[in-house]
Amino acid sequence: MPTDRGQAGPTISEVAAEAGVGRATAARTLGGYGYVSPELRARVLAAAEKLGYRANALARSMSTGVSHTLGVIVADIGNPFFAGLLRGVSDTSRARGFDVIVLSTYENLQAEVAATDVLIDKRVDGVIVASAALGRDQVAHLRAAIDRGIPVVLVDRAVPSLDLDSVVIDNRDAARQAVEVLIAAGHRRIGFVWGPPVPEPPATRRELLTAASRNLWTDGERLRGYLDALDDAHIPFDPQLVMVGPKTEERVVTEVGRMLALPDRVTAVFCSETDGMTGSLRALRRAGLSYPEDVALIGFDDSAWAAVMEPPLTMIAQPVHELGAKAAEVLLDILAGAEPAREMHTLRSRLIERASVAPPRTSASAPPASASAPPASAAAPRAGDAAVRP
Amino acid sequence: MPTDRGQAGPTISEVAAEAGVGRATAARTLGGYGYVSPELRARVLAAAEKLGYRANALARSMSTGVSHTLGVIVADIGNPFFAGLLRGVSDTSRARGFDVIVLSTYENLQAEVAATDVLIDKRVDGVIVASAALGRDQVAHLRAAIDRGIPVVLVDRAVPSLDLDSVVIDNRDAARQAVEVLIAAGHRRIGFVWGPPVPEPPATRRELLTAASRNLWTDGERLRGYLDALDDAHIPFDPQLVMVGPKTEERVVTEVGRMLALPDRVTAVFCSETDGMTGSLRALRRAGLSYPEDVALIGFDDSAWAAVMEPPLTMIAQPVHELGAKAAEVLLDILAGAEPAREMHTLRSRLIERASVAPPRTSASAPPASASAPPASAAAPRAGDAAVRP
DNA sequence: CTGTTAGCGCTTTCAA
DNA sequence: TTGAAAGCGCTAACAG
Repeated sequence: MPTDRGQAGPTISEVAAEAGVGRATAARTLGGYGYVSPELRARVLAAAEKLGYRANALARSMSTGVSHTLGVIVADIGNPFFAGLLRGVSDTSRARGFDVIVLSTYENLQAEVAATDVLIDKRVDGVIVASAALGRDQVAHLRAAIDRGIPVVLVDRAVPSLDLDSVVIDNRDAARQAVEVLIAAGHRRIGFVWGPPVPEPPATRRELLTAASRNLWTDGERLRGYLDALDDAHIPFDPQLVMVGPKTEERVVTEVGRMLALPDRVTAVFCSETDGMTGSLRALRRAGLSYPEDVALIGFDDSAWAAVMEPPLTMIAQPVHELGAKAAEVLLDILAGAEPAREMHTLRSRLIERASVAPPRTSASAPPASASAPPASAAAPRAGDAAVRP
Repeated sequence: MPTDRGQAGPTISEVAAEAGVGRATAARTLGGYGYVSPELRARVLAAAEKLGYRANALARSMSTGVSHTLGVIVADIGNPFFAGLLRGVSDTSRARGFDVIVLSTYENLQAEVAATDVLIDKRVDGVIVASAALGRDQVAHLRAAIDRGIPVVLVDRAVPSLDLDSVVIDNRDAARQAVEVLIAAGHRRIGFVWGPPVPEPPATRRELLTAASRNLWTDGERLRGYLDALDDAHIPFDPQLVMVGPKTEERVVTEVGRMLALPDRVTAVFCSETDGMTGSLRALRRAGLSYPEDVALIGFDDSAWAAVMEPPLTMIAQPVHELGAKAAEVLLDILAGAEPAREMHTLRSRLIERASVAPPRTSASAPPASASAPPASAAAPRAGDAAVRP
């Protein structure tokens, strides 16, 4: 019978034996710490090479108490936005010698709590969170990590009550800007494909805001931006024009369809989340309408597809890679001993104006050409080109 | 000075002390093994609860030798195909009590070798691989894992020389089918946006095949499918019509542009990889051409966007979730003691016919209406609908 | 500079 | 049934 330990790989003792040195000496050369004479060092290295030694990271973490591993919890890896974020995290972590464990919760609260536990159990050194369950009363799982001394950094999210570092864009401003473009083009009936899953559609502005306050900060900010733009233009708020979650594409189709069937139908739609745009497009088609003539369109989260649509879509682009990279940076700095700033790090987003916005058909309420003429049509002579404003 | 261990969380000894029992008793109840009397069990549980005990997974793995963790290496998490795969893996792993560590190599060989090492070091129980560097001479890193007794399962990949289980679709057949649809519509100049990064564009069919054989199996299969369809229809192979990697969108634009500028230009393009379609679309626009009238289009890997394009795109859809799920299943079964089948598990893909294929403009070579009339136009009265063939 | 020794937190015989 | 003790592979004092 062969060695009982199977082929689990040689240990440091075996390497030491092979090299004819003490365990500690082998450990020192292989672990890269302490002093070892060149000759012994060489012998150890040779032995390790020969045996195919690989350090057991588990054992190492056990004694040192650190794992050189970051945990990342995202709402949905299948969403390109989070995938991009992740790449940012991954790139800068790797550059600084850290591995990353990714957990996707697929928007499921239970999975989310479980994810935090997994990360705690595996003793990651720090956690980056971009998950879904971060409303007012759903932060216990993060507390658990924090209380154990595991630093947490939020990305694309903020939880004011938690006093953590978070890396975000100015969602409120980005949303306001998008809606302003719509308004400047002459729209007054502007649909809003929003996110949060609230039990029943809020009937008033106040109810909406309340719903927002118990849900994701990000969604709340975007709602406020939408409202800001409306207010500035003295356009009355109409609850019929905002869709609440759950945000499945099918539901978007239904809801936008509803807004399109209203007596005083929407002439523009602003999509607050990634999948909102494909859903809206489907709804348009189903209603036999086209953009930008019948309905103007702006959405969050640019993609390669948005640019090749005909006409190409005006979108808000977040600096996804930078968001992830910055989050990792902040976390790594804390792990390196820096005092947490516990603040919001705000990165710039860009509104990429392409060709999905035009004045409404019934251009009764066209704006005076003075102030803010629709730059999309002015600046984009060729389809596919785009005007960008930060 | 407080406890030096900081807030790393209570250990089993502390729980035992709190409960007034021996360490082993606490370990038995908390670890869920061995016999413990109900009363002591209750005391331990209470103490654990009170102290907020969480087992240290590292320590546990150290003693047991298993981590209940799967490692997954993918070429690029940002690619929706891999993201979908991952979700399949994740779902079935979780259901069977395993965590998963995801490593994305972003198509970088060095990162890939490093990824394998990370997983070995962290002592994962098994590995699922869907990475890029799996050509003929690039399997040493996988060998390393296998030699250590870590089971490996491939997904969307196969390496004949390695004799491993792998979960795939019939790429050759899928590609052939797509090209056949193009041919049936009357096309004979069919461009192929292919993948592998080969130093210089192969000038002959033989060179192409050779290039394929040193690269990813998946790409080789798709090339063969393309060639099969051409051969069956007695269409001569033209090396000018295939684009080799690196597969960046920008490059696709250039290459498809080149094929479009040929004296005898392509009238159809088949894209073998996810990003090929957006690149091709850009090239078309740049050339002032539209689909399906000027150029017919079929691509690999369906998405929400493909369905909302106008006209909607005919695409090959892989069962992404199932691929991932099956891979996890096979691996988990092996870990549970099953004998590895070491075979290819082939899942069905579907060609979703929408509206991006029409007969070529110069319909000189239109096929006899008998055999295979273009089903897309026949079966899809409304844009957005689709005919599916398995 | 090198080797001995004592843990890290858990599981797992083995007696009691 | 329960507790004491050894050990997983590594790091880190501490002598030598």
